[in-house]
Amino acid sequence: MLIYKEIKMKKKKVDLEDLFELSEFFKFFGDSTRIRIIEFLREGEQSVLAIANYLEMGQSAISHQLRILRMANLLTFRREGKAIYYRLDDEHVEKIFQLGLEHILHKRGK
Amino acid sequence: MLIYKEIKMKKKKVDLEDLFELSEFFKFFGDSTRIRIIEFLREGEQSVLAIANYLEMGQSAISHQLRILRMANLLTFRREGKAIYYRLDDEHVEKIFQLGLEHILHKRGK
DNA sequence: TTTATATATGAGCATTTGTTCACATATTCA
DNA sequence: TGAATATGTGAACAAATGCTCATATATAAA
Repeated sequence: MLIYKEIKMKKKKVDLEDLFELSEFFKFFGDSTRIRIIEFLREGEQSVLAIANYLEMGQSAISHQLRILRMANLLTFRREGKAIYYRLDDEHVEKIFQLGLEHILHKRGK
Repeated sequence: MLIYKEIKMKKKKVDLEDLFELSEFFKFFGDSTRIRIIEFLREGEQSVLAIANYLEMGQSAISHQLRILRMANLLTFRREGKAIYYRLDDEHVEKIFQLGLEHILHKRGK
C-alpha cells in the first residue's frame, strides 16, 4: 500500500500555515506595479527614480511598492550617494516570473 | 553586438499588456481560499461540497471562488447527478504551485 | 409533482489594497 | 550651513475583493 502510494506519486498534504504563506507570497506577483518592477529589475539593479520613470508613475507609489517587496526579502538595495539601487534578491522570483510568463504566452499561442 | 546580447542571455522586454495579464494570473494564486482549493485538487477531482467541507467554509464562498478559477480556465468540471466535480485544468497551475511552495519551504529551511 | 440535495449567483457589507499628498529623512554640493 | 536632490512614510481616500445571505436553478428521489 505504501508502494502503491509512491508509484502514484501522491501529493503531500501541505500545512494550512504554509498555504497561507504561499498565498501571501503569490500576492506580491499579483499586482501590475510590482510585476512591472520585477520585470524591470530582471535586467539588473535600478534606482527608485529610474523605476518610477520607466513605469511612468510617481516616486512615492514606487517607494511604497519597493518597501513591500523589500520586506518580503524579494529585493535588496544599496545606497550610492543620494540614490538607492534595488535589485532582485531571490532566484525563485525570476523562475516564477518566467514560468507565469510562459503560461500566458503559451495560452495565447505566442 | 548581437552575439554579445545572446551570450549575456539578455532578458526580453515584456509587453505592458502581457505584464498586466501576468499580474492578473498571479492574483488567482494570491488568495488563501483559492490556493487551498488548488492544493486540494492536486489529488484529483472533488465536488463542491467536498471542497467546502475540506476547507471548513460555506458552499457559497467556495462556489464563488470556483467560478473565478473556472473563468480563468484553471479548472474544468463535469456533472454527475446532482454533484459537480472540479479538477485542475492546466499543467502550469501545478508547476507554479510547486515552485512557490518550494520557495517558502526553502526560505524557512524545511 | 412535490421534496430534498447540490450548486450558482446577485446584492450588500466589511476589509484590504494601491495611489496621492504632504512631509520627514538622508546625502551632496555650493 | 543652506539649498537641491533622492528616497521613505503616515494619513486619507477610492477601488477592488471576499464573504454572507437570500434566492435561483438543476437533478434526483419519494
